[in-house]
Amino acid sequence: MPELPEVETVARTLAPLVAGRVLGRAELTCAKILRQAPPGGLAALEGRRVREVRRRGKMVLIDCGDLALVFHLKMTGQLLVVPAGAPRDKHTHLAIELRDGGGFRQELRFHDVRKFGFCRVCPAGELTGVPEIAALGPEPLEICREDFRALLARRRGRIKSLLLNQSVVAGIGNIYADEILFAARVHPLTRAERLRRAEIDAVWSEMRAILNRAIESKGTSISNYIDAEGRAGGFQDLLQVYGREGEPCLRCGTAIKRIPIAGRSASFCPRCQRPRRPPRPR
DNA sequence: AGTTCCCTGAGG
DNA sequence: CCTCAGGGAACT
Repeated sequence: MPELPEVETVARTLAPLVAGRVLGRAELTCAKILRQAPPGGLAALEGRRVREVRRRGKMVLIDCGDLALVFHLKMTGQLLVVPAGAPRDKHTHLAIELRDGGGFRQELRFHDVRKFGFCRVCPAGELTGVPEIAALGPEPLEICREDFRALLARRRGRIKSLLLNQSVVAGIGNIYADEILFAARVHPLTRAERLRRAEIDAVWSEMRAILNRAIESKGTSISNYIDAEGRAGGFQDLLQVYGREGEPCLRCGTAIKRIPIAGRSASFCPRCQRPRRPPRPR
């Protein structure tokens, strides 16, 4: 599932394939995917040159000067650059022609089995007004340690839910939240206000270490994740707890547990991530 | 803060 | 068959 490292990898692989190229005809084959379009519809994209591709949270932003494309891949979305003649399957919902003057035609395609993902085409100046972007918290790889301490100090609730909450910190999903808390040895249900400073610092530094390591590995390919060139990532081989329920903890051998939390699941080691013992009553 | 919904392929 | 997974919005 595309989380920060996967979306970062998609943006990085997409950038050299589309930057500088001019967009042509766009074909939309699933209306619900397009949440916003300019007054002229997708035809407004024709003739625009792609300036740059970047990531914010779990979203891919394609800057075309005065227009911007915003994609959210949710769980099964893919952004691919393929030869224009390559067969489209029933999950290809949007295709935009890429012109380059040469004879080799390509398309930027959005593909999404579950159709949870979306695209917005909006005036570049209104990017910060896009609701899904406006609500985002800071980037986990940009926030400094002191700001992260302050961020958690202002929040109540379970640490795992806070890491998953995009308005707290942007880009972390279930896989990396579990991996971060395991590395930091913090129980997922621990309330933020009860975390010791050393634990908050551990969450901050493991968050950076794991996200950076996952980006180096080009993301985690579970389900159908692939980058813009169609390549899978390698971080699934380095996962310590996610998806390992019942298997031995790689640190202590205890069976990994899985519990429901906030409509999701949390995998953790019950020994390495002991819940905080309540204060002793006197 | 928890529940429901969207959607579909995979796995039981 | 049936159930489940899961990001995030919308609801309660």
